[in-house]
Amino acid sequence: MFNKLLIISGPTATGKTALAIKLAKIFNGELISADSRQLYQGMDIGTGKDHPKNIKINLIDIIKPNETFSVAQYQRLVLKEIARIQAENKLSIIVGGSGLYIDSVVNSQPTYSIKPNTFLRFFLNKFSVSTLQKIYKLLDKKNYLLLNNSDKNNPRRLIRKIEIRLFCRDVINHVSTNFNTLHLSLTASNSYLFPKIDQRIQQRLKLGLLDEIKTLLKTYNWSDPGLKTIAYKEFKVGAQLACALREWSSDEKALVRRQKTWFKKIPGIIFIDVTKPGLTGKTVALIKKWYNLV
RNA sequence: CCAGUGGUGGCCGAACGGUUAGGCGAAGGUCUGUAAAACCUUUUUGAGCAGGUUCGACUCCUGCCCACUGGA
Repeated sequence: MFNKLLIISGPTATGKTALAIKLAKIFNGELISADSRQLYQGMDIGTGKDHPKNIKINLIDIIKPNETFSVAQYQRLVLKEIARIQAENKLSIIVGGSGLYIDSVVNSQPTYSIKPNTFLRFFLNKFSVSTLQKIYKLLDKKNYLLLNNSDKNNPRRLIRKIEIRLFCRDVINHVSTNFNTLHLSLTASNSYLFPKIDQRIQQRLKLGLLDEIKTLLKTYNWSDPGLKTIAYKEFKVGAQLACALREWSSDEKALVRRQKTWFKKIPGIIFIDVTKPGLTGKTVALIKKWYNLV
């Protein structure tokens, strides 16, 4: 059975897509995006959908900016796409920087089958963190005590844990994902990436980002999930352009740091420094080796 | 030239005669249906310059420099 899965990950501005497109041509592959922002229709400049129009990338432009989305939904969609691509005897190539989304393909979590409960969340969202802590402690003292400082103070995660505890303590079906994976992760030093990000900001302004935002706002609101995206949210509060740009830049840099942190600890991942020469050749060699070995 | 106001860490910005708030930024993390999200930790003494008062000065006083505002 052809169950190979190639993953090209890495922080923003490392050139993942460009590389993935080349690889797809060489290895008869098809691209699937793992990008939690390029899912949104009409958000093109800000999220960097700058690939050639004739290249097909799956799982972009699939929802409207006012729709909510989550990993669990993503997982269902990717698995379907992968199955389809495999059936066509092609190589599935996942490209993207959303670590959690990639993770859902490789390490499925059983709790993904428990849906969010909007009614419950409506109330829980009004509670303070300490109240949420008390509720969760009451429901599941053992696991509450295992929580680290970061999770213990994170209302979103506490709410989710309460939700799971309340609505599904028994058997849950676990989607098994079992691929023969090669995970290549592009990387570069911040001193390379950061200036590149600042350049890109200027470029995106020139491409008409502000007009894109204007157009979006004709139909959608700042409170919609899509608009809470870097390159958009900074322009909110009647902000001055200079301020917004500064914020945008640092948001983008913070993102890079978090993305790096995420990928750093993934087992079996192979890092490739994009500032060193021979990027394509190196990755092609790695993939060929992978093909022969297995 | 005169008067007023003000000069605080990489930036913004309070309080205060005696262990220097806070924010931003920066660095490192957490991660099981919002993940470009949400959250955690760390950034341990800096006051325009020169003097003076004081046991002790970022805080009070004097001079100088600089900035802004108003007036000649």
